[in-house]
Amino acid sequence: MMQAPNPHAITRKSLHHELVDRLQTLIINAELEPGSKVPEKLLCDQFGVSRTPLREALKVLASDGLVRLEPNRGAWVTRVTIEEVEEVFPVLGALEALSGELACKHISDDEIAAISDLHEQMMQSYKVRDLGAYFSINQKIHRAILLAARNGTLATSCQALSLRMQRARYLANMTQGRWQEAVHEHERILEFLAARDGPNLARTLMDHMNSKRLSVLRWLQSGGATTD
Amino acid sequence: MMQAPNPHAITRKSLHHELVDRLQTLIINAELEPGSKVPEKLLCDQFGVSRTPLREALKVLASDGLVRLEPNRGAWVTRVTIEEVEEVFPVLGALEALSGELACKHISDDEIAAISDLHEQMMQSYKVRDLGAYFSINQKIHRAILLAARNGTLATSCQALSLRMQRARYLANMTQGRWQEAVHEHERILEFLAARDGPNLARTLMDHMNSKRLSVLRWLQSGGATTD
DNA sequence: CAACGTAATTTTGAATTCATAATTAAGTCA
DNA sequence: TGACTTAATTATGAATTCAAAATTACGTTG
Repeated sequence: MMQAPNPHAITRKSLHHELVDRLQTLIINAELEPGSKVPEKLLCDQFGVSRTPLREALKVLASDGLVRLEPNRGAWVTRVTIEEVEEVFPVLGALEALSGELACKHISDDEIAAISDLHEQMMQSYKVRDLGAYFSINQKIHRAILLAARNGTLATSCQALSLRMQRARYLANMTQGRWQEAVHEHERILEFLAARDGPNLARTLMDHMNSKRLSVLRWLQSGGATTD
Repeated sequence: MMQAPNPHAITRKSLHHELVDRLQTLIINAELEPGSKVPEKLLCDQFGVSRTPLREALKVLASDGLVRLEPNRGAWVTRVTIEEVEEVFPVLGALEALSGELACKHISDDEIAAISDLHEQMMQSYKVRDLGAYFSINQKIHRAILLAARNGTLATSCQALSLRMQRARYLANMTQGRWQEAVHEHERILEFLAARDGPNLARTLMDHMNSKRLSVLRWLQSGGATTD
């Protein structure tokens, strides 16, 4: 037994940890559909593992809010609901604000230069309307600021909540107007970061998060969540 | 097999969920000593469960930072370190500040009355120097404000981080001076909450958390963590 | 045919088993 | 004796097994 012929089979390091990562990816990419049942057996086959480590991973994902465990009925992929968006974005706003404050205190010139560079790349992506690239660089910038804050707990908390908001491909819905607005907000973010102006960076990041909340809400309310 | 004669044996609901709760309690009460190895076998016997659900619970606790999993070497109870305190309290401060802001927006008169009542009880505990009762009511007040914020995500995040800071019995170290200061801070908290003054409540809660950080740090630096 | 009840099947939760890694104990030799 | 090997023991990670719950399939009756 064992030794699955499946090319996706996992071999290295702690199985359950690896599975948490993989399942997270499947969920945020909506390869596991929101609202659907987690196909335990299928995933075991695909990953070439037994149920034990997979179920361990599901318990962790449940505590992160990515799946919901129903007693004797298995695990279900959670949906991004309006209520959840209304809850998570304010929290993310407060955390990103703190992240901005701390980053201004600790960031090095090199890090500012690196973020500045990312910013330029992002602007290029905006000019050629490459939403995928834009979004990817955008995440890198936020991640870099979080890193500059020198607070691992803050980073972990932020990322966990961000993940929950990434489950949907709502970015496809971003209007030209909203995109332009987001770009403008990012200009200010870079400006305040370069000036190491903590309070203003904090406020801008919080506002930025609030804009995002509204954007996601619009998408949700216009039926964007109809994936099943 | 099964049917453990142990009176503490668990029978109801999802085993792993129950175990997460029980282990959390053991850890924050330091019945599982910080820095020590989690005695898997012993716990299985005590709870009358097999290793599978216990290990599932350990995975969840690890993702919450209460234990650390070392590959092929088992689970270890994490310690409260200076670095962790410096990281967690600022995050908690930001979250409690938000909690205060939101509570002022949503809290009902009845809830304010209930918190006011708790406050009076707490003052009584202070007068008679009953630190245990004081601490317990203190937690209830913070919990009540968190509840009034009407944001489950915020509440969950706060509680998870608070748990990590509760692992040690640092309250025993609270000086008379610090205690008086804390009481004074709580007077202001109640005042601003009753006035539904969000910004001031937010700032006061953040300051309160910062005071707590300093207090815990003093305890840690004076060797308070020497439990093994 | 539809609603109900019952048997077969599948899925789930948790205990058990098993291979392997880590630790401890025992033995060897300078 | 004490450092180093190697064997025995124990603990860990993960697969497997098993009982109970849930779901599905089937048949019965009105």
